Amino acid sequence: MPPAPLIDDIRRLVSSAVEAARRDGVLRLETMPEIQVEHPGNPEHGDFATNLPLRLARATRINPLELAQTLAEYIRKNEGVEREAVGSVEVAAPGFINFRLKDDWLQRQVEVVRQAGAAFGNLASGAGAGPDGAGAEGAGGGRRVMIEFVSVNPTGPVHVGHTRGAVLGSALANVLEAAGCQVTREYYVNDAGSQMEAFYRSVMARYRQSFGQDAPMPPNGYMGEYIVELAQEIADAEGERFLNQPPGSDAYEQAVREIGDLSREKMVGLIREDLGRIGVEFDNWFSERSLYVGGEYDTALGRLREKGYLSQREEALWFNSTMLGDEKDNVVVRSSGEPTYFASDIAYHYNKFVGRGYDAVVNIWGADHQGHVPRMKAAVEGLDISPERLTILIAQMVTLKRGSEVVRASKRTGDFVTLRELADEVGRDACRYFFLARTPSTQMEFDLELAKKESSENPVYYVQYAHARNAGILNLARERDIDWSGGDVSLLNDPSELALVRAMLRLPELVQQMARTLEPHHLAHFTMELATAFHLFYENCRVISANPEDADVTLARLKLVESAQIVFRRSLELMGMDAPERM
RNA sequence: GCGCUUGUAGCUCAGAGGAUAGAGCGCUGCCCUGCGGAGGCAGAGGUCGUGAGUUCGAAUCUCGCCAAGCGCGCCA
Repeated sequence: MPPAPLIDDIRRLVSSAVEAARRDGVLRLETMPEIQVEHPGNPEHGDFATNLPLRLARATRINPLELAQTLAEYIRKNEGVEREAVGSVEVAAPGFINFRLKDDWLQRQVEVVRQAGAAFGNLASGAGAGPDGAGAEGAGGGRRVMIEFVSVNPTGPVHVGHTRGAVLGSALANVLEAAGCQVTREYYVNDAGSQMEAFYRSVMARYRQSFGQDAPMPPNGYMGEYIVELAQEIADAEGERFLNQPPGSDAYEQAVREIGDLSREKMVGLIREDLGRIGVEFDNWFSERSLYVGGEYDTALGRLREKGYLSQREEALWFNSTMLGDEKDNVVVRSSGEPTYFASDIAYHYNKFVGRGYDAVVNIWGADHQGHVPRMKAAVEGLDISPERLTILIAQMVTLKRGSEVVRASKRTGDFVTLRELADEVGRDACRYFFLARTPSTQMEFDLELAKKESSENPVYYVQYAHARNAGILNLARERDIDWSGGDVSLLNDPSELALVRAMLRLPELVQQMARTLEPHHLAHFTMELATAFHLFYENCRVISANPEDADVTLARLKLVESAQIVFRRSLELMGMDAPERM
């Protein structure tokens, strides 16, 4: 069983001290306060600290310093398992309680990490894992969470802006799995609607043009060069069989359908392939059209109608989202009788929660969809599903630059930088790291020149180099037939050795935090800190020593290096990055 | 105009109401007789957009103002 986050033990220590103080009548409290435990920035303040006495001072009218003394005394008396990691418990003005970990306990964690192996960082399922507010408690097997992301219309390739959401979603899925959730990664294929219609007709026009016909592009046509290539491929494979139907005839419309199906399949295939280049994969590709075939569209809208959320106005059918707090109502069925994209989305979310029974759903949308969050939440609520169970993350815009020139991303003109180009230029790992190192809620600037120029000085290489160094040491030890399995970890007394262990032990806590807040970007910063701790250890502590007197220390340090490698691999894996043995 | 997001070092960005605000890049100066120098150490560089408020305590919470991006279709 991999170790649980240490910070939970510290919280338990504090809360049982509060309980004991209440039992003894020292502390008079109606309710148990929220206990905040943090990592002090200043190492002099120990490994963990709580400000609880300060927070309680007002309610209890006890001087916070005195309260801290009292609680610290209870904590010192605690003899439970959660106390075993903690050495000193000290009080600091104006009312903090500081905890310091025992050296020998830290040393023993090297063995704990080695035993946990690839499972290090995983959390027990059902232990409050997963997004906040997602309602259902995981019954034994962990909560079932769907994360739906990318979901680019298959009218063109994935570009840089989408890539940000792709990286975010795949890393988040990894994190949620580590936290004990059952995760489904899903891509929603918008294979219905007017955008697809324009796409189909664009391919048809290019197809006819490839045979020299003077076929006009449709009014909202897709002008990108990739459409020409796609049409050419179809022309090569299918020949002239779509060529001779007069426009407007039934046969022509049938040809558009068929050529549309072919080109959509090709496009989805390309999207899948491009995403695969940066390690983004899906468990399920969900078809929008299937919602209409399977009857879920009718069921979902029927449910809204029963509850009085739908009304017919100006020839169209409206969802009265203002009844549920939205700013304006939204059309679900046009006066033409065609359902809107929003109608599909309602049915889709009915399918996610009711049809497939997910406990929690995370959607990752681009900034251009942020205006749709309130109506989606309202729709879910209207379906009698707690809106808490739906989290919509907005990945903000990526503005592209080449040098100082801004590149506008527009599918219509075909003027955009694709995921493929990006991956070819900067590589999978740098691409992932670059996007992961930033919170998705801020707009970011992506300078392609800079990304290329920086690639050898990129933080990603700092982290991967640390791992490669690490692997180099272990490989050398194996070459020399050194067996370190009997190493004595109590010899690891150098401050840089203990600092490395401390850094390693942050991972479980980080996984827990990231799963709750759905913020995987902390991983990037964590790996930097881990790498810094490792490089410092490397600088200060010779691992494989030629001096026979150091033989025992060598074995102990090899154990430390081995456990550090486990943590490097695990965190790089969560980020979807490679952990290279050499560079 | 209204809504969402954002303003932190020269640049790109981290910072679960706490103690002296951090990292990478860039800049200055040091450190290899040995496991990979894609490394380590030290330094310069900040009125955390701005003005109020809440609090024992604010980069963090609330409000105003300024600035930027996005959104506000019977498009998706």
